[in-house]
Amino acid sequence: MMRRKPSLEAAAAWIRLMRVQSRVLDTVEHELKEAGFPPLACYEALSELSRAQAGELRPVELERQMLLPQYTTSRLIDRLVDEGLAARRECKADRRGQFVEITDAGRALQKRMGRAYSAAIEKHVGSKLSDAEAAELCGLLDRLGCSCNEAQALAVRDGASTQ
Amino acid sequence: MMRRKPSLEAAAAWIRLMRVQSRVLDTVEHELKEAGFPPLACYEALSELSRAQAGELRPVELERQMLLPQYTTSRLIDRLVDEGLAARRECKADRRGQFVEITDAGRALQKRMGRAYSAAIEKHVGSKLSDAEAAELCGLLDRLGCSCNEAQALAVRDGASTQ
DNA sequence: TCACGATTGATGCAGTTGCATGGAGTACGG
DNA sequence: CCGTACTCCATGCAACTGCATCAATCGTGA
Repeated sequence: MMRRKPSLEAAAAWIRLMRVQSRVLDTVEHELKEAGFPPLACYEALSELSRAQAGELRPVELERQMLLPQYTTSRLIDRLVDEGLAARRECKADRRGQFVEITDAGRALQKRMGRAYSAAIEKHVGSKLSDAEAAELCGLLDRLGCSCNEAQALAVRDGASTQ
Repeated sequence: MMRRKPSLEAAAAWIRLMRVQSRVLDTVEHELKEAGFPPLACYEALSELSRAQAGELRPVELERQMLLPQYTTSRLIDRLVDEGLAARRECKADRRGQFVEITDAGRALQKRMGRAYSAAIEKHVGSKLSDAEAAELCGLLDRLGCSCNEAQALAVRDGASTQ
């Protein structure tokens, strides 16, 4: 008979994972919002685009990079376009598809957000853990997820990489 | 001048925290949903209620226990009531307020969900970490949150405590 | 070349969330 | 007793999410 009852340690880890993540995420999102920035998803998308060749990606690729459902990606792109941060371009090779290209305004915003985002992460994560502890946390979290290896170095690096 | 750039370790920890949490949560929620259960928030609320004196709480208390905004709690209660899992009762001592009382159906569901929930946690967390690792993860996460100490032992225990 | 299955992307709909506000009741100083 | 400030809870509205489905196009095997 299968073991149904998680150890107390596992239950405690679960609850903390849920609570701490949402608390930290809410805090960071709220801070960026206060500063007049759009949601994080927007930033992540802009980062993917600016990292890409020629600053453009197929929606499908964006979708895979960000691990988002198709409709979420589609609507995220809508918003980027509405706000002039990206533009849809036709894809001649495959008429079903399209390209999404980051605009100058998009690049500018991505950079500015990157700085604010980095600062927020440092404030709410970096400053609370030593590098060794952070690395250890990574290791433990990786054991839970079939995790994030697949996904690139991520967003934050861009904002941070400006020395 | 303040340090804006998080260490690579901190950035990596951040991204994993976000990704792993949402992945694990989605998985568990989806599993419970497949099994025909309502969302987790429902379960947590039922657990709070069944733990409380006489199986009833003021919405405000529920709100504080669950760390939810007031309007979320209000609507969560609506749903519980709609589904016959709880009932609103008047509060004679304070006419502004009310009591929310869990019903028999609510208690029954709470128990059944508890078992499924525990199994899911064991499957997606417990089985992937040793007790020592889980404890270590708790410790690290606690350093990030002004964390979950305040909130009771939590939900899961109930489902699990039935041997 | 055609038919069929798969891929790409959009969208209608219902349910949920955040935000701001409102209405009812309480507490308390004067 | 009254006025003011506060607490408790609900709700309108706009934005967002998940789900299912659709239209268009592609690619492949016969």
